Amino acid sequence: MDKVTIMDVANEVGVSKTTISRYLNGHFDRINAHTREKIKQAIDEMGYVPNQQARTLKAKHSHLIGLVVADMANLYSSFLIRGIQNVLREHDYSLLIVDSANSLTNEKKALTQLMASNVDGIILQPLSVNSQDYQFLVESNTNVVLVDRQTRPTVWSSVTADNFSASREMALALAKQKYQRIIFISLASDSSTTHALRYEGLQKVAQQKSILLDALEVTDNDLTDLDRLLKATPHTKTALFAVNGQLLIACLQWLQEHHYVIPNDIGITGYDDSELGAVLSPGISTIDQNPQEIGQATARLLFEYIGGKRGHEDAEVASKLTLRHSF
Amino acid sequence: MDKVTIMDVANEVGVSKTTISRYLNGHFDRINAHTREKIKQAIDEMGYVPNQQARTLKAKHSHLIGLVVADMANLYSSFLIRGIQNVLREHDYSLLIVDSANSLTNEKKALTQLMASNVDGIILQPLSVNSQDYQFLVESNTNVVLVDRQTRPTVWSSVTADNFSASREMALALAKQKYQRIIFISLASDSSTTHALRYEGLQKVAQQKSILLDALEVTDNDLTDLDRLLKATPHTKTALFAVNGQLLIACLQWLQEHHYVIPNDIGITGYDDSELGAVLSPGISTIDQNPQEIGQATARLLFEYIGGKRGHEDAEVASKLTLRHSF
DNA sequence: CTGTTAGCGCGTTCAA
DNA sequence: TTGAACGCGCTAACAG
Repeated sequence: MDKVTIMDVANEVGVSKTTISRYLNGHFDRINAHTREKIKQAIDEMGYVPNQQARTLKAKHSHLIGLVVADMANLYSSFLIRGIQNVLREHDYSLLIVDSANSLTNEKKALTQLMASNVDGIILQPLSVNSQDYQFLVESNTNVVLVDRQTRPTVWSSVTADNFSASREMALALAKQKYQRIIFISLASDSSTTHALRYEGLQKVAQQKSILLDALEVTDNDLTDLDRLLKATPHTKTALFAVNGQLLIACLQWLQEHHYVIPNDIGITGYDDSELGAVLSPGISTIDQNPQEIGQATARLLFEYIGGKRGHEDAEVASKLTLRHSF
Repeated sequence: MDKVTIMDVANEVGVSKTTISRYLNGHFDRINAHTREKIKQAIDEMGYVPNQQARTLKAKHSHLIGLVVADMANLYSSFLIRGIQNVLREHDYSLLIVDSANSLTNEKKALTQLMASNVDGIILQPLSVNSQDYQFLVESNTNVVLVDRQTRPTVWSSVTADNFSASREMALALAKQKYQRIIFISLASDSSTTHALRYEGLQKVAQQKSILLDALEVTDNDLTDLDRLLKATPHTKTALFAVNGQLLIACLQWLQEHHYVIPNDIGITGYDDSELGAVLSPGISTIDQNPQEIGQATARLLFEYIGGKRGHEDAEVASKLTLRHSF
């Protein structure tokens, strides 16, 4: 059952393959309406589908977009992908996905691989903050849009959540409840701009309202240090702020094990990827980044780049704050 | 900054492109050790990466695997992808992913698209139980392995969770706790073999132990019918069994809103994708499918197919039951 | 409106 | 051990 080629169709209809090619690429003004109809029929009957790689070889686009996510085992990635696909579908593009799994080696390999596949553009959730680590990508002249995180100094457009302002909003809500102290909990391994911005959002409010702001850097979700931190200032109304969904869960578990009652003994809030906040009792006040919309915005931006050569742009997608009863 | 081609490397080294090609494909026995070294250096210096599509055009493999997932917005998909990528990495393959988003139209389009991209194999989480719906795929002679679900009648190998036995195990645990009634909660829209097998797992135990087994089919996570069902038999020790993570969450929320206390008033268990069971209080007893391992097993099976032409096989990956305190 | 011709980058006979 | 020449399936001048 050999694949049917453009030549087969041409023979069937009795024209040259050029005509078929014109049909495929929508140059209808250069084809007789009658032959056009015959071509359409032949294609349907024979089940002909043009060979993508042969097309790419000639034309300068592959109809392929590459995506490199930092950590696939994550609902954020899922929704991001779904968002991207939503707009790729409209443009008839396919998505090549690679999981760098938080390894720089993997990431570099992934990027090279994507370039070798002649992708028309790359969406990258970068592992490094340092633009120099992507020098080879810059030189290759590939269309790149960063997502979720940025690199320094600025070289590519990016789409991120409104990390600073969303965190500030949440801090404001905390302030309104007379919290005197916020413990910002993040991963020691993570030096992304994203997490820095979230911290700064809190910081801004903390300064204005004279709230104590501590930062706890954690490895492997190990929260043992939290105990000491909490006991150091026993009579201070304290809230935890988890910088991502994974840590939020870890905190919740830790609090439960240590018999803290939320929100009586301690307040908690943070970023949530899995809509956990709604299920848990008491409802947890959380920030939802809207990854699906981020994905869509990123893909759109990339297409504008590929198409009309649009200038640099750092877009922010609004997060959704849901206030429940965890503080 | 034009891409460097095999010709450029050939000129640099001062040999013909044939020799370079031989080097690329590992035919070292046909190259002088000296020129071989020179080629290696030139490639490194020039940063040459062979053009994938040009390669594919000639050779009969694209080093591309296609994946069609039923619903991307799901942790199951994430882990599945991660598992698949783990083994693709070893084989130097790329992954083309499409989200059929529970739409048969999308799925068909996705499959066609993948075939047009000359993927060497397809991993499909099928939306339809009916093999006839994939007739075009069968005819195309593509290497296909089904994942998570099967189609009838059997045409392709598959890798799924051990739905029947895991559900049976859980039912056994329920029986041990003297539950008199189990309500199986599933989506009305879902007619997959997967869910059927889970039901049958429960059924087996229900018959042996004279437990009442009801099935509640739900639309849009709307559980209003559950109320009536529960009130019909007030003094029967009842447990809910949610067929997937989404429904488990929905049930949990519903119970909370209706002030049921777990496990005193009612027991609950089911399939969980998001490791929710551990965080919620009281810990929920759940079944975890191990999607990452399923992904790995699927990819391996596919490669065995592509390579040595292995026979039909329906593999099952063991799920993990975690008993906590929800019944 | 249509066909002829010449590659895109690479792999592969067939000769040397 | 190496190279010349052809073709994979398709697109894009350039003629007609």
